[in-house]
Amino acid sequence: MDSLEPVRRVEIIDRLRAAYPGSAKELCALKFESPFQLLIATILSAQCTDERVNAATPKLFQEFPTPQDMSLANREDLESLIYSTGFYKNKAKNIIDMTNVLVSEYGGRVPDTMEELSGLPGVGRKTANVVLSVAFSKPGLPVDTHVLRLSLRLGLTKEKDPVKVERDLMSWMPEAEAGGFSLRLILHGRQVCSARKPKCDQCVLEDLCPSSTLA
DNA sequence: ATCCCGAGGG
DNA sequence: CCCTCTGGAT
Repeated sequence: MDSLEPVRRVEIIDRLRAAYPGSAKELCALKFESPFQLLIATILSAQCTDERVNAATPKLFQEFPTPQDMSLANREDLESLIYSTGFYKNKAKNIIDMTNVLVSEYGGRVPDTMEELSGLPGVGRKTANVVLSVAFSKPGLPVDTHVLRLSLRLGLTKEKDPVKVERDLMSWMPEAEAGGFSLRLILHGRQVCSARKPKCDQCVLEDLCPSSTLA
């Protein structure tokens, strides 16, 4: 391990914050007005763009404002409301099962710990970390496909398992930075460091990146 | 064809 | 570790 590596990490964090300023809540592209709405929106975001989730959720939350309402939803009605987000059968079943647990185990409230959140039906570690960091401003580093790809390209990890990547990054990440760092990597991954053709000539991290395609 | 802020089951 | 679930944009 290079003795300058900690300096490089801090520089990466700082440059991303300068390029994509704002809090985790402000950087989150999903529209929500409560932890419950963010939880549902994040479940719907699996293999689906945020814009399509945002197109579906207003009507969904209007029909079913509370966990109680959603737990009692007719399955077909729910499926038709979330159809365009894909995986609609799984998602509808998970949402009904999950909201039933919210009502029966948590008094209709969304819990705010990793253990409780990731124990909910259809809520994995990535979704739990989104809710923790964005809705509750707690330490949490969601590792999605972008965070995984950029972390590998930047040489911040050698792991390919999202859980191991999260552990790698959190071993040195300031806890207050984790959520924002994840959102910024996602934005940077979409706009600059894309999967197919990364725009290294437009990248603010170019001189810090071992995968740069530039001279 | 490939990708999008995944999770559960085998 | 692998597979499956899925529509929509590019």
